[in-house]
Amino acid sequence: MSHTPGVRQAQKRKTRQALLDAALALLEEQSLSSLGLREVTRAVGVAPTAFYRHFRSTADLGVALVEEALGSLHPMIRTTVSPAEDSDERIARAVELIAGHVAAHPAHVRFVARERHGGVQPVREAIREQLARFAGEVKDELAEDPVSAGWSEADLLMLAGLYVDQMLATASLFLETLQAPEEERRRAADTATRQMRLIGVGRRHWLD
Amino acid sequence: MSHTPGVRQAQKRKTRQALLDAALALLEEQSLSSLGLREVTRAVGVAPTAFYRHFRSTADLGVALVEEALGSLHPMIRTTVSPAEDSDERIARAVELIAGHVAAHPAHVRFVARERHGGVQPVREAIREQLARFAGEVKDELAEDPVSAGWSEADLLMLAGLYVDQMLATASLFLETLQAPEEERRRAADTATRQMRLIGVGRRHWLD
DNA sequence: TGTACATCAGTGAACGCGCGTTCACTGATGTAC
DNA sequence: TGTACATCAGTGAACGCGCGTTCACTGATGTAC
Repeated sequence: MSHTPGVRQAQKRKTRQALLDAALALLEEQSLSSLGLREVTRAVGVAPTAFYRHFRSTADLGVALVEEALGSLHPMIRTTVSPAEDSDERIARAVELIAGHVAAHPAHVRFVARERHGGVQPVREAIREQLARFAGEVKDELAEDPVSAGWSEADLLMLAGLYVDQMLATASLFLETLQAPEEERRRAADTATRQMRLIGVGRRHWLD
Repeated sequence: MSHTPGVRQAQKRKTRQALLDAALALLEEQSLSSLGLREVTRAVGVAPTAFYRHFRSTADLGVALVEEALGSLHPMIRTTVSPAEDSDERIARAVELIAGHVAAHPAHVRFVARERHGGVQPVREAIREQLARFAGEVKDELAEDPVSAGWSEADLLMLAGLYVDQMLATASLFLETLQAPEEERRRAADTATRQMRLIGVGRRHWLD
């Protein structure tokens, strides 16, 4: 066993992940710009200096968290926006998918919502880039839809941006109602569904 | 002059405002949760202990900033959303009004966008309340419009929420492009205008 | 108007504390032969 | 397979620093008579 390569590397990855996890947990109740390196290492149980083996700074860690929170979401986008026979059904599917994601990864969603306009420039920039990628992907998916015949590139991107913002707003709304009674959560989902539908109605009549 | 009452009170108000102004300036580059009381008093030129004569904590100061940033905005909302003969003209007016406000009070807009999902609970709550008030006011204004005939209260509020979110998103977009070349700012305004129009189209065909 | 007392915004020293960062180190893991 | 050396993730002491909060204070402003 002593000559198996990668043991050291695996341990390093494990510590790095522990730092990311601890930071994400601490960020439930504060912003990245007030997160201390020592807080994070204390939560993990390593010396403060160990932090520097993995990240230059908490801002650097924040950029890694953006990748973790949004990087793996791109495949999901495609299926969410992809055309379906019934438009209302597609919307219901999308809203459920968002609700499920928020319930499964509340800390990641909170982090993105919080730091999107937060006080740490490189993190804001990383989120901006990921959201721009999402918008591009949504645009490509919208373009496939027959409803988009005759639409300009600019208008497709305009609508894609509206959808991405609306999805984020919906995720943020669901986050706030995570602990709320069933009744309130149902109402939130209902409102989000209708808002998506209204945008969809606008879309279908855009070229009238 | 020595017996004119209110001199002390006026001076106190002046110091309080100086603290608010200094804090707002410091918050351009960080979040409220990392803003230090000593930073603020240093910027103003008073002793750290003077802070406590005006605010319990930086969170308390943050709540005061919310009032300052959003409290005076309610009259503006009414005129922005109020019905007009030509819908496109009303939207153009609203977008210009937002652009003007962002240019005139960039720090306030940044503060609200940043702390809406920020790490300080009482401030988030204060912003949430103000935005809910806006949504209510927008709803009342929408209800006046003949286009809203046959709409349920819930749908009016759903649409009002969509408008408020969209206005905030637009303000935030304009903030990012404040320093950008004219060309980019024009494109941002154009996108925002079309997004508002698309929502307006959805609104007019909602009951089809 | 003048005097004696009360109020209170702002002061300045002091405190204990946790911060980010440096440095030389240790010892398990990895590599060359 | 065994040995000698290199690498490097994590350590622990030390540093100077700024933090939030306390406290008794000062002196201009305000009030009562």
